[in-house]
Amino acid sequence: MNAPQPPDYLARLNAEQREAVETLDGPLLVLAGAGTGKTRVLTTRFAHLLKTGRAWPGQVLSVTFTNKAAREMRERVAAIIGQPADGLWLGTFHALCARMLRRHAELVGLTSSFTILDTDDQLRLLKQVMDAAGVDLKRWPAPGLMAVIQRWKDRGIVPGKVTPAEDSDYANNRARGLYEAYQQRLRELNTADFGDLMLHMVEILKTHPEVLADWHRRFRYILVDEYQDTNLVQYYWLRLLAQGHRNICCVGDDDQSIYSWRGAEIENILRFEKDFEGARIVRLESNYRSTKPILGAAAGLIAHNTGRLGKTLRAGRNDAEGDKVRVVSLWDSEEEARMVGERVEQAQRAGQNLDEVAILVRAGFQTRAFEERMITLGLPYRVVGGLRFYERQEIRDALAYLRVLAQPADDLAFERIINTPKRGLGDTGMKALHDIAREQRIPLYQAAERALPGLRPKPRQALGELLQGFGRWRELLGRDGHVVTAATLLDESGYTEMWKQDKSPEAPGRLDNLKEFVRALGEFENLAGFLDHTALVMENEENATAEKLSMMTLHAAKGLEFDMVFLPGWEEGLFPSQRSLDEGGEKALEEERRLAYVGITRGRKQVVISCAANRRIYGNWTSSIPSRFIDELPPEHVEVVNGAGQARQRAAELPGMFNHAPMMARRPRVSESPAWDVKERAPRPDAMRVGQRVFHQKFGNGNVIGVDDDKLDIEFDKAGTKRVLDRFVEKIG
DNA sequence: AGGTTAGTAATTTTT
DNA sequence: TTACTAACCT
Repeated sequence: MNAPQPPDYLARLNAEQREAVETLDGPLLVLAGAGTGKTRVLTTRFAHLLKTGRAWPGQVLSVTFTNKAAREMRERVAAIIGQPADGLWLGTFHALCARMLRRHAELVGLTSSFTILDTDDQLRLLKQVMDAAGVDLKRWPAPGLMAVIQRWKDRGIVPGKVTPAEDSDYANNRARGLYEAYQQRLRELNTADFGDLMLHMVEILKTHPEVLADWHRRFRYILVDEYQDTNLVQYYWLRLLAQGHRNICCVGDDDQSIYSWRGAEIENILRFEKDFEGARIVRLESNYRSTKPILGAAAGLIAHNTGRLGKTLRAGRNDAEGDKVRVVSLWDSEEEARMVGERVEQAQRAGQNLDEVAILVRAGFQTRAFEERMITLGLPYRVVGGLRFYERQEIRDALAYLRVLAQPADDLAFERIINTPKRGLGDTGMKALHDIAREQRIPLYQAAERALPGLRPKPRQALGELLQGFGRWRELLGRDGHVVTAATLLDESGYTEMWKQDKSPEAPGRLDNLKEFVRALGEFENLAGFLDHTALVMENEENATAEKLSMMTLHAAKGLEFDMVFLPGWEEGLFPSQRSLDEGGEKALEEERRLAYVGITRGRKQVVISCAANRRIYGNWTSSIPSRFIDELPPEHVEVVNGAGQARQRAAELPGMFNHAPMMARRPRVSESPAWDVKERAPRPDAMRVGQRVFHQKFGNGNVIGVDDDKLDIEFDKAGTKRVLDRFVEKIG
């Protein structure tokens, strides 16, 4: 029966990975430490299910958290099974739920063509609901209630299940009522927000046994990635679906759970054995990514957490010896930025590829200081996780136009574009439309049609043209297709003209984005397909060509790896974040520590942790002490370096040097930072005059059109007009 | 209606 | 420091 030789794809696995792949039946939890080949196990397991004849591709449900993970898995599965991976139930929780919900929408009061709301629309809708209920939006800001509602949805709580105690003291115990009204409005608009996709499906599976049985028949095996990040409603969904065959395999790492503030329940993974009776646990502990000192430092740090499932990373490579993790203490944040820049340059001179270098920070604003430094040094960088393509204003506007085209009753979209570009419709005009819509119970679009004769001349004219336009464009859509229609619509509505008239430096870029938007439309069969895609896959498609170093938050870095990793800002208050600690106490501290663990384990060869004694926060200088996490690093894997580059003996000595650091250093001693005080690359040019031709590292060539002390207004050839400091530009020509 | 100015708040964000 | 919002003026 058993083949004497294991198939090729199994032979490449180590013993623990193989166990995780070959344990096919019954519940299985794979505890996969950082860099232990998690994705490989998941995809190989998928392939193994098919090759052993246990399931057809369509009978395996594979769930991930991100579109990126889903895409990668799809590609790798396709490569292994040697055919395009079409017709798979492989995707994010939300995408899979949306797909399922289209089949059962009527069971929760929607139609199968429901639309999916993004965060922006959610908030606007909630604001309207609150406004209608007479809530004082200044006293009770809508984002606060949005968060409360989302947490309820994360826990699978429908309005009727909110207990009085849980009604929170938000807006005098009106949260529950507002939640109910919000859900009602969503149904009226035939839309679902992200949370609803999960919530509705769980409700359906819970209350309709025949539907559940149907899905049981379909899915024989379930694979789940990043299980430590699941929230309660996702857990309920998985548990319901797994009741059928009990073949559920969850892969995750409790030490990398860093999204509790988004509703993720680390308890889900800790409880796995209890939840799924007879579950087996396989630990992947051989790390193929990092050197021994890096693994040792990470292990020593995470050992300070309690309530772990427990797991020890071993170096899985033969060449795992390497440099110790370096801890560098500096006088201030500017010196810290210089130190990082200097070390990056050093590494680059030694042949290091910049794509393999990353600066990982606790909070997004921290990248700024490093960006400025990199510009000065002329080191190319990219900031990962900025605003994504579909989150840009002009793209969201264009999208709103198309949504109105596809579904005129989409009030939120219509409201977004009705006065963009300006059509002379202000608050009073909008209020009139809303009144009509509410009284006659019709969508805003129809309300606008009816209100037209009664409007003042200017809006009457402009709005009339818009409504007529939609009539034309709808015809065009049937005749010439969605791409041509979109281009025509954006032109005739005056939307592109609006940006052409705009003199701000961003305008040309926005026009480019709009062109890209129309081009992206062409990749879809029809408009509906495109709209669904954009709602669920809000991604930024960066054409990563040139070699650049990366900057991003620690959260964004999860799942990535780099040769060289910088972890700046390890100071009490900043990391661990004071705000987290205030909100979540000891649990939050442990999550911050996991975040630190994630950071360290991103590094393959070199990790440089740093802290500054003085830092400018919101404009004024504040002094701080090194993070407790620095003390928690095991000394044998760490080399402590002070700003001057002299190695110290032990990490424990480090805090001492800050004990008497002067408070509130208004002007830190920039000139007294010997080792890292590298020469300025772009010395202050003398006598910059209007008309001077200059070069800027980031924005390219341009002409000076204004001078204000050391600040220059420059009209760049490509990047528009910007105000920059003179030391960032060089005279040319 | 729309632009300007003053005041205030300020993590992390896979969908 | 910056970025966003709310009141205020034209």
